[in-house]
Amino acid sequence: MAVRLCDVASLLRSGSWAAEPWTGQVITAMETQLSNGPSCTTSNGLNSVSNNCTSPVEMPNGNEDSKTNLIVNYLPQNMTQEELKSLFGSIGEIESCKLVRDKITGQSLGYGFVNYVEPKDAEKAINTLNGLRLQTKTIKVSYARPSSASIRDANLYVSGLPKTMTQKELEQLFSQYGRIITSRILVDQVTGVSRGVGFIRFDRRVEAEEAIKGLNGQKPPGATEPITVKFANNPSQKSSQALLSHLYQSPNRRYPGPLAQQAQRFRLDNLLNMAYGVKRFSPVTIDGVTSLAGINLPAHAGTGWCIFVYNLAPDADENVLWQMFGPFGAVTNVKVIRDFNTNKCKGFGFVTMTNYDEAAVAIASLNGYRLGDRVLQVSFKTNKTHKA
DNA sequence: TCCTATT
Repeated sequence: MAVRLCDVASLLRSGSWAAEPWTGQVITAMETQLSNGPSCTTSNGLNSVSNNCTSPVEMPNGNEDSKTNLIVNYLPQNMTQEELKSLFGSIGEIESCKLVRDKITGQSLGYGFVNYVEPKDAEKAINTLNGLRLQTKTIKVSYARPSSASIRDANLYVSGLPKTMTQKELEQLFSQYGRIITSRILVDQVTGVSRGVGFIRFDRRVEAEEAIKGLNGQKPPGATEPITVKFANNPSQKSSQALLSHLYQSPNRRYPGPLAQQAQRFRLDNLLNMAYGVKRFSPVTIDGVTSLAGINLPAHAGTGWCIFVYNLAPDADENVLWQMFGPFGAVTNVKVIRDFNTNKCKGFGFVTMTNYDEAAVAIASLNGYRLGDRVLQVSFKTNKTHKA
């Protein structure tokens, strides 16, 4: 089982995500896990221990498709689809490769799919790349289950666990309800002691439902307290919560003003429906924007505050602007500037917002925002005729 | 009281 360290290492050196300065060693270990190994503990991150107790080379449900199609989990946040393809392409010919990204923000969700032409290459990729350490992550490579609605929302959050309970014991407790895909017990970062909370992902949602019915409020054997078992939060919910709390803290709460009914409804729809996370990479504060605005005289045409959005992708459309700015308040107009001949976006656009405070928060939040593989520049549109 | 696994 020749692990092609040279191939992989050269790929890693050429990739931007391999050049993180804090990672002393890109490849710190490559523990290839074969089918019969009982010791399948994989560590991911500093404060948790995860277990992949399904052997990676074991076929899920004997589906023909899954002999070539792999799911790759725990990818570094900044790894691109091209880099994923490059890494897995070192094994054999790839039929298709997809890094899964948030539909709206374009951020990597940390997993992807690699479909090989030949089943033997898929197996080789599992044997070679499963357990590979990339930056702070230990990637997991396994056969993808056939895609189906029944396998979604099958992740459980478990709390109130005895601190002495091991992952194996946790799995033993839950395995009576179905096939466990992953399990995890969160541990204290410093002491490594269990925090009494964990996760169980089942193969199918119905199994998770049965586990809730059977175990929620029950005491595990030997335990003195009952455990809580519920569906885990999902990432999109978390994003909406971040948005909600962001809005809650935004200045427009203090000065509600006469917001149009339509604008409020639009904002609510967005909050409820969008899988959208506000990540503020921008060092610009609201005050920073305000002072900048003071210098550059933001354009206010009477109908609202005009915002300049720069570095949009060629295929950007109005929709993405509505989706980005809508949650921050009343948006009355958006426009993507396109080339007359090609109809492709020329890299910038404009958004008009009714209220100054909402516009300022939107700018502070979205300037420096990474949309796909681009970093946006967002500012009040300046009125050049009045500039020095 | 929350690790991120279904295109």
